[in-house]
Amino acid sequence: MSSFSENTTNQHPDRTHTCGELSEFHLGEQVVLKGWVDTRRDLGGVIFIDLRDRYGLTQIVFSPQDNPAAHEFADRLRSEYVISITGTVSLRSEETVNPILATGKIEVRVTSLLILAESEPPPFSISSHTQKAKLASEDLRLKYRYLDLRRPDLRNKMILRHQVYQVIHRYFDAEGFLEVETPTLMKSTPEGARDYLVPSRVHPGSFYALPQSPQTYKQLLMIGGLDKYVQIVKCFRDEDLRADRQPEFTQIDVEMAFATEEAIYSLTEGLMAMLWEEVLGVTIPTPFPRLTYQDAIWKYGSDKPDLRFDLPICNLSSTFENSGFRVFDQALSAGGSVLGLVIPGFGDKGRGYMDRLDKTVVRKQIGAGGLIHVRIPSDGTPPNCSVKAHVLPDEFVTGAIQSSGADTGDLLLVLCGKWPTVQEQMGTLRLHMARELGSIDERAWTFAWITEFPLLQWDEREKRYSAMHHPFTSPRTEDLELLQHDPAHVRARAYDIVLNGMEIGGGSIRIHDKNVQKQMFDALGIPKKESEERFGFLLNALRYGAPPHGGIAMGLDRIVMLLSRSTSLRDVIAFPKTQSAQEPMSGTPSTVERDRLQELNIQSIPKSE
RNA sequence: GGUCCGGUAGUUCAGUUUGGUUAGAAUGCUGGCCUGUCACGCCAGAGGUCGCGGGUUCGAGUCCCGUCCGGACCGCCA
Repeated sequence: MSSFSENTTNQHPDRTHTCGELSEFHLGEQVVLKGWVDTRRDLGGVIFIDLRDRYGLTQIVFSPQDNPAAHEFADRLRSEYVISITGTVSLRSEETVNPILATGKIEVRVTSLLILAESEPPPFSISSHTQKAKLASEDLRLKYRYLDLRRPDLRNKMILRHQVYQVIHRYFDAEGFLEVETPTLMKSTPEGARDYLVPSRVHPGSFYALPQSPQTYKQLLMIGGLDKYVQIVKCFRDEDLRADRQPEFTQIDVEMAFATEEAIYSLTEGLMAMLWEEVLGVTIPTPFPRLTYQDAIWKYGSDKPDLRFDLPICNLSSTFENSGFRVFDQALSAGGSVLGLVIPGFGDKGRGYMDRLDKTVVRKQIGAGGLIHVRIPSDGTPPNCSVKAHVLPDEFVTGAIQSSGADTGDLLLVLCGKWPTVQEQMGTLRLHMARELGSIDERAWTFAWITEFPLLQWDEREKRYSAMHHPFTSPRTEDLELLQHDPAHVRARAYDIVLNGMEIGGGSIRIHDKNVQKQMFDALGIPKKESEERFGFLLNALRYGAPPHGGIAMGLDRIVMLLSRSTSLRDVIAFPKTQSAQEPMSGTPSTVERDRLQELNIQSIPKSE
């Protein structure tokens, strides 16, 4: 075999090892490694290369003593060249051991080098040694995603994601679940998020929709007697993006016949425990604590409360009744609330701090009307309320301090407004203050179930009720009679699973009685004809012995994001989309030929203005 | 649809507050030297549509208007 050459033939020796596995146990062995040039240290007489593949880094050495021709040829090597080398594993002298590298005790002395592919200088540094602070912009890295994927950081997240898939398959198989695929081209349902539509060539003017979730299909699988269903499935929602929202995302979709809430809870808890155990080696306590929707909103101002810290919201509505302060009186007489939040140790904050908090945080970021605060100095001097005593008498301020439990040296923040807006605003403020206090334990894993969601919510724009979860969610039996005359107070058999303040899944026990399903459509204001047209197949199915059933859908991307401590979904998806739903590498979406539109019987109308 | 932040060598950034000579640094790149480095080191060199368009001005990276791209958030997301 020639000791050095260009890649002129189809032949190159088989890889014997990866760049992550060689150690002192392989001393003296002749090995073949393949990989990318990570870094090159050319000392003139001797050349060191860190060779990189999926498994790690190995230092390889080109020295004239081992093979003069290979050493001379190695002069050509540059970053990201793909090479194949043959060499001998040798021990490094004690003072040249690299303790940072898994393979740092050894190096491979190269006797033969083959360049499999050259590389232009990459547009950004992708070396394993690149510091986080010097990372190229995400924009650029997305454009060259295949280069970004070579970085250990991103690659390890893909590996972690793979591990998550494997645990899911094993767990549900052991629990007796069947993996069933549901259609990707399905019927559009106007309820809920905007659909991605696919025009039908065969049926001019008709469209398929990509699934927002396989909801109806998995219910039909239960009616079909498959008993336990699971699928790792892509879902699509044409809504604006966030750090934790992509237009296409992956759900762990689960449905069980004869399920109760308790069955779903323990099944889900078992999966989470296994994931955390096998992926992170962390034991998480089960069962998870439960919180009703009402309690979550009132105490934490969110239906996905971050429970890694306490900092509860207190209701000061009764304390401030008839206070004479117009802002409070107006809010209360309109059926709203006055809420307080105690920030321990912030009672000595200055005027400037309070002004900034009010202006930039409360008004600008949170969008609340304005912040009222009471500072209780730590030196024992009287409390200092931002509303003067002739407008809000002292007795009410004292009362608020007492009922909120604020102490000397604390700061009491007060917001007022209508339900649930003010609760949610206070919830955002709670999160902000927790970050300022530094009271969020970044290493904690705090799971919780949120239960007893309302079945319906009033849609101000449409002037009708809409389903909070989806139209197939079962009301609680004891609330069923309210559906006619007090729909807002009907509680659903719906639940969300929350981790560290992020919703990672949600589900419900479904309606399996066709009369209840019809009542539900009535409550949603969907005319009989329309419900027949849209969901007739489901209503039909409910006529033929539908078992009680229920399930859950978990956001796989979000779970992987949390497991890998990423701050964006984009970091755990191989080819994600940007905030404007584009994919910068391939330039998706793009226009198509006029012919192809014609074939589909559709026309593109230019956007006006 | 809205609010806010950003866009300057290949890359990461400074320079914009207060307009003024030839737009800097680090890193990468190219060439040279170097036999134990490990983000090697030393010397030299090349490298710029200051996102784009318009305006104000004697003069714009800097001020104004518009626009595009990226990001965070609000609306939206059953």
